[in-house]
Amino acid sequence: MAPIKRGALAEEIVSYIREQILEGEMKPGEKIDQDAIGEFLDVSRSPIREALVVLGQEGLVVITPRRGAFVAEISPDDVIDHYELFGLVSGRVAAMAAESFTDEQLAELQGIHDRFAASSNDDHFKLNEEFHQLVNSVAPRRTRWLLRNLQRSIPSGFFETTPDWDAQAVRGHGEIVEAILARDVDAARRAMETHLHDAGVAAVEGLTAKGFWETEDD
Amino acid sequence: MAPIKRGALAEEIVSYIREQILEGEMKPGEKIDQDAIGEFLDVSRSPIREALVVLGQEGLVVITPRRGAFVAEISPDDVIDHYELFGLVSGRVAAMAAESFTDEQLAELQGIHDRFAASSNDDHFKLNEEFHQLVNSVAPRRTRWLLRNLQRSIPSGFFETTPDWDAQAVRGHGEIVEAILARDVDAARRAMETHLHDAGVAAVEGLTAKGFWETEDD
DNA sequence: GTTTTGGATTTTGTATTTAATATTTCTTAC
DNA sequence: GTAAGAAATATTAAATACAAAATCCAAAAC
Repeated sequence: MAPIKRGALAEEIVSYIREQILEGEMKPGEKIDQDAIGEFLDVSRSPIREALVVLGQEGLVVITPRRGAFVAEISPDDVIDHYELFGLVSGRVAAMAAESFTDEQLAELQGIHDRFAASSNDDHFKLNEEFHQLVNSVAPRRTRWLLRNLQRSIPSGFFETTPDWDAQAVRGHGEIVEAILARDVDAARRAMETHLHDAGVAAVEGLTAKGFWETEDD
Repeated sequence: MAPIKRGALAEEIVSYIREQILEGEMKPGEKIDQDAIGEFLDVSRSPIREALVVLGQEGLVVITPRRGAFVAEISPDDVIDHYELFGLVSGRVAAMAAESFTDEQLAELQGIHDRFAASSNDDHFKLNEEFHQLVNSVAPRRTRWLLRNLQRSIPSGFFETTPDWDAQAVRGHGEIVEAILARDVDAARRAMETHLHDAGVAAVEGLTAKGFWETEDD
């Protein structure tokens, strides 16, 4: 691993292990060998331990005292459930946005969405982030914190793996924008909930395509 | 600190620091001195560090690389917001319970509530936990996990500090029980949301009574 | 008198070491 | 041949050691 700025090593390792898990390199139930990671990344076990604690809190890793850390057993139902929760909170925030967005924010939302709808694949991810970022900006602090946490412990970037997720996302965002512009609080919530429900289904598909659920049998 | 079973030291320290924060011993914004805690508890910095990472993920502590760990700046609005989120998720689960509880579960819920309503102060906490535990048992895995997390990073046990929280809680639970027994999905959700909203207000009162918001000025 | 700068001190982040527990393997008894 | 138990091995959790960065404090410049 390239020499990382001192003081953020643990975070770097978190990203590494998280990616390994979400990309299916480490299978659910598999034991996470601290020494192996340390040798591979050329770091000591101290930051690795801290990284595993973070991932444990995120729910991607299960730590059993004196036994070690294991990749969490995640089922399709867990992913669906997770997105459902994500949608529940996001829906609440979308409702807030429909109520409290200023005219400037409405215009900006429309602008982002227009670019999103017209964008090439490469910008999709960025514009998608901008879209949700703007909506979530009206949420109170703790809610924003929870949304960040819910987003982190999840596979993202399905624009590549799920074929027509692009079109579906554009449609979903469109309905959300429409509802917020109309200041229809309930419709905004429902549209956001639906959008994230769909995203959950897409996530399961994406993970399936990557062979995420296939168990290690050796 | 009494000698703790090896392998759970970090968790023990998490509890200790969390209590220190929620009891107002450590003030928001205050720096958390790792060496001081280590000396006081007679442990090395390794498990303390892991504890701080956990608390950082919970949002009770803010870790700044190379600067150290600080008690998070929590405002009354944050606590209200937190309980609102807690209520949002719990409400969803209450709705599930209203839909899917078996007759046995309904009877058990009624039983717990009856004992709760009649109980002395000492049992209130335990019966309150049993109540929510039973309702939450119908939630899918990830939702239960989130509820546990939301509950942990929050001050609990306001039965002592907020004078008539007892009565209010009994009333709140009563409405929830009624709605679930009637299998009224929407009423169950609303009742649970209201209950946790009230709990949030009580929490702020309790924290105020403890002088939680008073800043350290030395 | 205030601000800036440079070194001393403290404290963090990571590495290394030590001690304890879990796991595996091998032996022995049935 | 299988099962139980004991020794060997491996791996974790915690303690200690060390290096780098941040903070503190004092002296000097403005």
